[in-house]
Amino acid sequence: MNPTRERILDSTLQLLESGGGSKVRMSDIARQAGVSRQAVYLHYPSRAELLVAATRHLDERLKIDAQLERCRALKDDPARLEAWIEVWGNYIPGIYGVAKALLAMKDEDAEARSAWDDRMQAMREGCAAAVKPLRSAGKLNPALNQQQATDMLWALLSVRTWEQLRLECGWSQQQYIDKMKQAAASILMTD
Amino acid sequence: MNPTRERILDSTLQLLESGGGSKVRMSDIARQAGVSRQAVYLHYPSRAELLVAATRHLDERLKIDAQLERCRALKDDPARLEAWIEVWGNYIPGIYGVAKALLAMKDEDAEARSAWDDRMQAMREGCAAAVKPLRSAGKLNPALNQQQATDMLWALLSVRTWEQLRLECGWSQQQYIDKMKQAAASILMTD
DNA sequence: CAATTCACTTTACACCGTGTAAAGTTGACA
DNA sequence: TGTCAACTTTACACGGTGTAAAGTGAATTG
Repeated sequence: MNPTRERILDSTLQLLESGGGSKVRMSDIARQAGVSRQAVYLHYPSRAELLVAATRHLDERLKIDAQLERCRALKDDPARLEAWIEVWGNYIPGIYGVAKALLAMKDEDAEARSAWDDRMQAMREGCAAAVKPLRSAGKLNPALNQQQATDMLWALLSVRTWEQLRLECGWSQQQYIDKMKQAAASILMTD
Repeated sequence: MNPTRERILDSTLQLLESGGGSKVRMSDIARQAGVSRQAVYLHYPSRAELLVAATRHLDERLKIDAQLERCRALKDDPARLEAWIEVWGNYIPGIYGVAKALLAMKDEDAEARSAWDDRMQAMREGCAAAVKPLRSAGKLNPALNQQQATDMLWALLSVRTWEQLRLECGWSQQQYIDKMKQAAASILMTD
C-alpha cells in the first residue's frame, strides 16, 4: 500500500480515536500526516470517502475476521451467543471513533450512509448467527420469532447503546460485557 | 406568546418532523414561517437556541407532565414499569424529529448538548422511578443493583434504540411497546 | 544528457450555511 | 407629526469543503 495513503489513513484514525469525534477537519488530518491539505484530496476525493477508507483500513488492523473464528467454531452451540457478545462488544471500543464520525455523516452523505449500513448489516448477521443455535436447541424465548430475536439483540449490541452505558453511565468494559450477556440471555432465552 | 415567535417555532417543528432531520436550514424555517431569515435571528440568536426553544414549545403541546400522572399514581406498584414504558415509548414518536436534530448538534454545540442532557436526565428519573417499586417488592433481579437496573432500562428505552427498531427494523409502534415491556421485565425482574 | 512523468506543494477561488451589521419600510400609537 | 417596534433588504465576514491550475523537485527513460 502507498505509504502516503497509509500515513493519511493512520492520521485520520488517530485523530478520530483521540476524542476529536466529528469535528476533525481535512486540514487537521493533513497536518497530522505531514502533508498538504490538497494532497489528501489527491488520494481521497471527499471527506466521506476518506472516512470510509479509514474504516476499511481499521478493519484490516483489527482483524475482525480472525476474531470471529472463535464464534464460528461454536456452530450449533447456544454458547455462541456469549462468544458473539464478547467478540463484538470488545470490538466496539476499537471502532468507536470512526463509527461516531460515520454516524454523524450518515444523515447527509449517501457514501457514508451505505458504508455504515454495510457494516451494520454484517454485524446483524453475527446476531442472527448467535440466535440460530438458541432456536435449534429449543431455548429461544417463545414470545420472539427468530427475526425479532435478532432485531432485539442487534439493538442491544448497538454502538449507541455501548456509548450510552460505557461513556454516559460510566460502566467499565467488563461490566458492559457481563451485563450484556445477562441481558441478552434474559431477553432471548427461555429458562 | 408572540405570534411571530410561535409561527417560527411551529415551522421549525413541522420541518423537523417531516423527515428533514438535521438538514433543515435557518432559511428553510424562515420561508416556512413566511418571514425573512433575519427575522428568525431577531428572535433566536442561533440555530441551537432556536432548536432548544422548539423542543420546549413541543413539550407544552404534548403535555408530557399530564401523561406522567398515570405513572405517578402507581406509587409503589411494580406495574409502574409497564406504565412508564408505555408513556415514554409513545412519547418518543412525537419528539423524534427534534430529538434527532438536537442529537446531531450535541457534539458541536454546548447549548444543544445541555438541553439534550437535561431532557435525558429527566427521562432517567422516570426510569429510576419505575425501578424502585421492583426493588421494594423484592422483584428486582438480584444480579443488578438499583443504579445498574436504571442504567439498563435507560439504555433500552433510548431514542436511538427506538429509532433502530422502529425505523431500521420496521417494527410497528405497538410491537415496539410490547417487546420493550417483555424485554424490560426479563432483564430487570426475577421470576 | 535532456525530456518526461509522478507525487506533491502553493496559491487562489467558488460554494454553502451560519451569524453580524446596518439602513430602509410600514403601521400603530401618542 | 413624530417616534417606536417589528420586520425587510442588502451586504458581508467566517469557517469548512471541494476545485483548479501553475510550480517544484526527484526519479525514470529515450
